[in-house]
Amino acid sequence: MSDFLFWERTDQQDSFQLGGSPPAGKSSSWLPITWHSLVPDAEIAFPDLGEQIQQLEGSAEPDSSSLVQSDDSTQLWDHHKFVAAHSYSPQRYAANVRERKRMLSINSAFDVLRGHVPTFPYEKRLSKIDTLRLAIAYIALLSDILTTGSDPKSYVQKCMKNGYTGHQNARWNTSDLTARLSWVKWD
DNA sequence: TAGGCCATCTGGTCCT
DNA sequence: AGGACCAGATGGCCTA
Repeated sequence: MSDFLFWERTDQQDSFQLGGSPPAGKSSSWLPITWHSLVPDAEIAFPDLGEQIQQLEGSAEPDSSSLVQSDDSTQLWDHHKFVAAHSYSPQRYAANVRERKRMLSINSAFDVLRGHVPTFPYEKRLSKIDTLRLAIAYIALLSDILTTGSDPKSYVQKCMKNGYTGHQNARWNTSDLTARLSWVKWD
């Protein structure tokens, strides 16, 4: 293992350099980050680190908006910057991986839920909080339809006309929901 | 440029 | 003990 793995710029907050020597001609503004400074009890090795990240990235299908938009060398670079920025214990790293996967499963559940709430055809992707609020209002409205035995289509039309009063305390309580429902094909 | 939304990391707590 | 869950902090991206 080399003496140090990263160089950090002292004049630019977010810049690191991989390797055993500072970038040419810029030595005055670069400081070495030693492996020991990242992992105090240095005999820790992560032979499967790259593999684990690859597995996670492969299974994760991350949102494209969260990906680093850059070429391969920059992505590799960002990976090392990511590693450099955090002092690791294997347990902490494993916990982070589990947490990321857990959040991904929650997000996929949100995607499923988004597919079940009424939206305008041209509407952009609902946020998580709006998805929850709309789902709550939608369930309440469907419940009203069931308990009153109303015809769904005419019930929605009535709500569009008179306002939906069955559900209190909801941000999506009236026209927001019923306007979306007006796009639903009931037949 | 501020605010909203989001992903990620992290430490604490609870559960098995 | 280890994993699941949670909430706070942080930083990036996007939009009005």
